[in-house]
Amino acid sequence: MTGPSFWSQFELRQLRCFVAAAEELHFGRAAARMNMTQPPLSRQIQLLEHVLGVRLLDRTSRAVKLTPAGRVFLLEARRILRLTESAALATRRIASGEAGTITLGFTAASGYSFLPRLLLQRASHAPNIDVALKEMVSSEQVESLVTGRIDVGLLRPPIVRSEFTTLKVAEEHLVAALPMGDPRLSEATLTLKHFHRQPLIMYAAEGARYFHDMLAGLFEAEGVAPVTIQSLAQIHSMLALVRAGIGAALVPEAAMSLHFDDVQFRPVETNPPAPVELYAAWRSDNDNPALSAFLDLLRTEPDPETLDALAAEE
Amino acid sequence: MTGPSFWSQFELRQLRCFVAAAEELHFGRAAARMNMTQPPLSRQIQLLEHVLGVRLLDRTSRAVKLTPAGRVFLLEARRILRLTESAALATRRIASGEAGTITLGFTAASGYSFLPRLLLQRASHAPNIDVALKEMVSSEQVESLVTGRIDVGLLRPPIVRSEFTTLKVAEEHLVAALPMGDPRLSEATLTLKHFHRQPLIMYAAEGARYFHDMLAGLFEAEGVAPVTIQSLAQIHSMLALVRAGIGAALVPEAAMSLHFDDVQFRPVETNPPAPVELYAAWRSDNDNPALSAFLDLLRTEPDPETLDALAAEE
DNA sequence: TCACGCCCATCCAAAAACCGCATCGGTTCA
DNA sequence: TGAACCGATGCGGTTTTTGGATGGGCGTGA
Repeated sequence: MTGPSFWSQFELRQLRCFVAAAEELHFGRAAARMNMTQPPLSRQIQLLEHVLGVRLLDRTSRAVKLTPAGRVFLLEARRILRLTESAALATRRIASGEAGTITLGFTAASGYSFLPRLLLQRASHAPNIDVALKEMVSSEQVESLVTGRIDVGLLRPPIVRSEFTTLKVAEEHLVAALPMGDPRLSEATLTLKHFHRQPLIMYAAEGARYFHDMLAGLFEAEGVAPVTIQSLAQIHSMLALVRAGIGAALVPEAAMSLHFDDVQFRPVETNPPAPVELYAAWRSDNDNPALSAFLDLLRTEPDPETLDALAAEE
Repeated sequence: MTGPSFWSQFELRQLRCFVAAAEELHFGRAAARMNMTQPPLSRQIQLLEHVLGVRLLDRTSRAVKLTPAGRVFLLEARRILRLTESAALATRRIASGEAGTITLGFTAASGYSFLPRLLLQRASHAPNIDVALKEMVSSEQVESLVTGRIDVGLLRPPIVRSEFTTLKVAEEHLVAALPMGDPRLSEATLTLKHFHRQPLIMYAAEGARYFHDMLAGLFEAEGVAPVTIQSLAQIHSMLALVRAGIGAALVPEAAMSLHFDDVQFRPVETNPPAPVELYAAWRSDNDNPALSAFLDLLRTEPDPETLDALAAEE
């Protein structure tokens, strides 16, 4: 005895019945198309009409016709049903990882060479994965990974958090950036000794800790003592100072793509070789379904075509 | 023993439950908002997830969170629900006659004066009624009314079909259209006698039967015999011939708004007075819900503002 | 004119789905 | 460690839906 329980809203099943009936203009055939018999289809349409308070189909025992209101509701119903299908599809694609968004943190330096290559690979191998980019230094990335503000970080070691999984994605050598006219430009290859008591643009301990510690360690090990003129965190700022003739700098190869006028580069040999490393890191429990597709991208060796495309942009 | 009966499609009820849960992030509160208890809400969401094959909410006993797929499905679900409401609203508006489309047939002559006034009235009194216009002569309108190609016709009598309802909507007097230099222009008012043995541009019997028969009757009654130079169905073509000095024409007042250069008008008195009549006609069984609102428009005396607006356009 | 066929509406019993209650299992917090 | 909280699950009762049978209106053809 709860009363007639009037819903103020219709159900999709009723829309499907109505669309079938409106298209067939015949309840029997419409019911067959819906895999049911005619009486329940009649009821569903009556229910729909009752909820709307509007007669949608004019039916005599001889013919079924759409009312004017039924004509516009047919258009709306079709649109709603189409939307439900595309919604289900889109959601399944997100869940399967075919499509989605990865929020990616990256250091300025990785943006010079590794990131463009990665994005080109994505365009050809996983076009439905959107990548939202956020530039930040390595320490910020670690924090953002913990809070979930980014899914993956491209950062410098060491990465100590146990809840992260990491992958080395690039390795490059140090090169010396020298101002035009620097006598060391006559050498094809330099060693650390060439920097003893020479002016050097150094990395700031905060904001570029990895490079700072690495260089400090290398100089210490070889007993070389450069003259630090200035400490900076941003590689492009360092190169600007080099161009001004203030001193030399040691930068990763990728920085060569910055094309500063009047700045020349020379390889630097260290003993043992000390490549600069770039890691990808992500929370092991990250549930973003697009993650695995994105990680596949990271693990893939660059295509020849991708490299060609990059070279063409130079 | 029909098996577990898997639908391949979800229902709106499930969407509403999901949206509530996704917004509250709490099944108990979401259930309260849906006016039910928590267990059935849980089931609806499980059902939805099962149909989609996608987990939408990550729920521990302590917290409920949207998965990435759930985030996009929430947007889609909200859009679908919004669409269902607007669809219901629009359909109800159509059915109530507040909104809708009336297909209107009209004769060329009625387009000169009555139709603009009608459309202005519509703009201020029934802005949600669209009027689709189709120009056609009276006989075509009768046929189109029968086949349903138009809802209402604006046409000339006589209208004999018994399945039509009619309404006289305008009445105007005949005026004489005379070329510049015509001696009759010296008179302020003309009578039919002024056309005896004078060149006259006449209406064609087919395409303008009403005017043709009416004028023929008037001349006959008064024993006046004009010289018919040419018969036409279109009033603007007749005026073009008048301007060319070929002869005079008798046209409804409304034609004065055509502004032909070198064509002057004079009132014409007949005995008894013979006003030109314009009728609206529609099928008595027309089920277009917008019809009654449109007929109200026809029955309404023109507003002062409407007439002002028309005058301003002159 | 009348009998037949077509077709949607209605009735009814059976089946399915849904709901609410009670309860379970896992987590958090004091 | 115990209490509180929260979502999942089992279960019986109720509502809703379904399909077959039937009714009744309306063309159609003999």
